[in-house]
Amino acid sequence: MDGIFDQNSIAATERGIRWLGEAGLRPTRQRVALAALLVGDGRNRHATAEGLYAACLACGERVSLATVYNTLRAFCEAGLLQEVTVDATRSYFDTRLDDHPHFYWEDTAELTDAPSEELQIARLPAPPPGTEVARVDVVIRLRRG
Amino acid sequence: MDGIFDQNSIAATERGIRWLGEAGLRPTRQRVALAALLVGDGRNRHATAEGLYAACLACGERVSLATVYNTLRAFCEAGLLQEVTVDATRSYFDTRLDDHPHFYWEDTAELTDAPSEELQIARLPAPPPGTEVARVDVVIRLRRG
DNA sequence: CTATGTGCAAATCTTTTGCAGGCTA
DNA sequence: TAGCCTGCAAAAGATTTGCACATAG
Repeated sequence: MDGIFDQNSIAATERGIRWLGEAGLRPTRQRVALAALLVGDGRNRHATAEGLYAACLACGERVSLATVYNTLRAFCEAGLLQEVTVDATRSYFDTRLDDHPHFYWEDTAELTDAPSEELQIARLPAPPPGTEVARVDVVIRLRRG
Repeated sequence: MDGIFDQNSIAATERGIRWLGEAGLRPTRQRVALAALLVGDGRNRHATAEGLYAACLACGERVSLATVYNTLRAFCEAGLLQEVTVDATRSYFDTRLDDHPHFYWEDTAELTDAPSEELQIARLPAPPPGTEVARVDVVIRLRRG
């Protein structure tokens, strides 16, 4: 399970459609359903393909797992999502697009945002000549104390 | 390719055997071969299973890919290696055990150490109640400029 | 000798792809 | 209508597992 997904309300659906529109993606039934689950309540989400697929079925929407994968990939390419890699066995897709730190809960394999104002990097290794920094991933791995 | 692996010299082999001994692992032929490739020259290595397997065959050692996987996993459990996750399609195993930053070269899918003295984290988000920080992964993703 | 490793092939799991049919603009 | 989407099943990779045989201590 990936957290509590919002019910597929009218408001959530509209928000999803608007979100797709911003990226110039056609609002097909499946895309709208997935978009509503991802951004319907305006909160950030860290979804896995499998989890989103389950949530979609639970809402009574008919989608194939392959389409969920293809759609998530399409959303990434359109700049609507960001892929975060923390676990070799699973990809996470983040609705928040800026460079920010994550908490990774090792026991539940859950990924959540860490408060970015609490992260201050005073100095960062300089990128080697001929390269530039594309992104800095900071993952704080948590263990139950 | 995962970098230049040291020739399977006597010195490298001995270093490998010592390394296994430290962790109380039996020095079987395959393990010694892999250990020599990993720590034979004393430098840090970021190996993938596939790459290590290829290097092993190139040295004329007979090993199966499954054994490489199982052995890398065993080395991790014994505390000889650390798994680093930066790419969802591949696992990297690092011979350096302390918490340090990495450069990830997006174009070649290569992983290298970033100079840890150049990373200064002034402030880190506090772990939520009931949890403690297991590790902080910092991955600087590089793009060819 | 006995517990641990190893090899191989087959199984598993996540993700991608090919292609025929469906639906949006 | 034309082209982009979707569904399904099959393919593709990476990694793990089961089991018989080999080997270190």
